[in-house]
Amino acid sequence: MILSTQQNDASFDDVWEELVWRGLVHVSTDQAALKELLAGEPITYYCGFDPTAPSLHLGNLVQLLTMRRLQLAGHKPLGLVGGSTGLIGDPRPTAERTLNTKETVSEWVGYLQGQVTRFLSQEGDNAVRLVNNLDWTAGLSAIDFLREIGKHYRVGTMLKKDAVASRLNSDSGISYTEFSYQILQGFDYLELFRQYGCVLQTGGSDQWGNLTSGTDLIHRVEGASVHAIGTPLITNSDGTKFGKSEGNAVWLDAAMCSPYRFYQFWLNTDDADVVTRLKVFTFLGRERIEQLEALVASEPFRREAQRVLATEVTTMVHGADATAAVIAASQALFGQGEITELDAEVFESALRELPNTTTQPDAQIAQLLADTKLVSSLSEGRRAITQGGVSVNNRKVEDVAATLDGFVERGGMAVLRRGKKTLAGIFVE
RNA sequence: GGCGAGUUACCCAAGCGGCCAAAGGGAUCUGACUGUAAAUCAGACUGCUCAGCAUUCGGGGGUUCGAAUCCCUCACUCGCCA
Repeated sequence: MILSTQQNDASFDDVWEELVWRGLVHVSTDQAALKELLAGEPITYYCGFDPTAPSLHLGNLVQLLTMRRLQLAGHKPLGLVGGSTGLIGDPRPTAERTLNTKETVSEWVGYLQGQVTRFLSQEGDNAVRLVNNLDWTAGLSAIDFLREIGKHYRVGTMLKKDAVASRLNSDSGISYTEFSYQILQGFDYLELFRQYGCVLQTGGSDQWGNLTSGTDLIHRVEGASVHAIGTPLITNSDGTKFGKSEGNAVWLDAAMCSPYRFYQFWLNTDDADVVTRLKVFTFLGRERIEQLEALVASEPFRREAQRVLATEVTTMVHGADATAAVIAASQALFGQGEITELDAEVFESALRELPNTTTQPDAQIAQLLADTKLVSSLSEGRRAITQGGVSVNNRKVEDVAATLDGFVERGGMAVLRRGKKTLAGIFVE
C-alpha cells in the first residue's frame, strides 16, 4: 500500500520545520507555540472538505497531504466532510453559489469520505477519524443557534473578513446564507475541540477568515488558545490558475479525470514551478528534491523533475498499476518513432488510455474531434483543422471535410491529435 | 418604503437606432520556435447543412423598414435616504 511507503524527512528537527520548508505555511497562529505543540505529544487536528462536487480536486490534495504529514509525525487527524456547510456554501470572492439539493450533497459526502480515507492511514492509535458537521447542526434549531453561537459573533468583525468584504464590494453582493458560513465553520472547530480536544485546524489561506472564526470562538467560549495553519494558494509562476487541465479542474476521481490526463497534467509542469510542486505534492525528501532542482537547472530539456513529479503523484492518487500503464502509453504516443510502426498491442493499450471511440471508415474527422471531446463542437473541429492543428497518426489533416479514409491503414487503429498534446484513440470497425 | 445606478460573449469592459456576431484587455485554443517547457511573434475564439444561414447583448412585451441601442413590464444586483 502506498501509505506505508510515505515518511517525513528525518533531517528536519520536527514536522513544523518540514512544513515550513515545503512552503506549506502561509499564515498561522503563534509560530513558536505551534512549533512546540507539534514537536510534543500527539495532538488532534482537523481539516474540512465541503461537498461542492462529487470528487475532491488538486486544491484539496494539498490539504490531504498536509494532514498526512502531520499524521506521520504522530498526530491524530479528524477528516471533516461538511454535510451541513456543504448545504450553505462557502462564499467565493466572485459570486453567490447555487445551492445543491440535500440529496445531492449527502451523496457527495459519501464520495468525499471515501477519498479522504484513501490518503490518511486508518491504522494505529492515530488512525484518521471521519466526522460530519451535520451530526451537530442537524438537530440545532435556528433559535438555539442564534442564542448559543450567534451571540458570540460581532457583525463588524464578520464584515471585515476578506471573503465577505470582497463580496460586499462586488456588484453581486452576498446573501445572509453565505454570510453565515463563517459562524458554522467556527462552530465546527468549537465542537471538535469539545468532543475530541482538537487544537489545530488546517486549510487553504483563502480560508483564513473561517479558521480564525473558530480560534476566536473557542477563545471566547472556552478560554482556550487553539491553533490554525493556512497553506498557501498554489499558483503558477506565469500567473495562470493552478490545477486546471483543458479548462477543467483536475479531479482525484479517475472517472472525472483519467489517470492519463492526470499524469500528463503533472508532466507538463513548468520548469519554474516543478520544485515547488515536488515539495508540496510528494513525500520525497529534501536531499532528493534538491538533487532534482539541480537537474532542472543543468539539463532542463530532460525534464527529469517533471517525470518524477508526475510518477509520484499519479502513483499516490491512482496507484502503481495505472501509473505504469499511462507512462507506457505516454512513451508510445510521444516517442520519436513512427506511430504506425509501434507494436500493435502496445499501440492499442496506449489508445485505450485516451478518450476513444469506435467508428466507421467514412467518418468525418471534424465530427470525430467533437465525438471524442477533443473540441466542444463541430465548428470548433473544423476550425482546428483549418488552423492546421489536427493530425491522424501524425499525418496532418488538410481538408476540413476529410474522412478517415486514407488515414487509417493497419489494424484499424489511429491516434487523433489536436495540437501537440491533446489526443484521442480511434478504432475503425 | 422612497430615490438613483446597473445587468453585454469564459472574466473584465466598450457600444447607446442601421457600417454590430458586437471595440479593447485577460483567460483559452492553434501555428512558428522548442524540451509534450517558458518567453516571444502570428492567427482563432456563438452554432450550423460554413464564401451562406440561424440564434445572441438579464426575462417578457412593444415602437420602427431596421434595436445591444428607444418605450413598457418583470426579475436580480449595487448605492443613498427612511
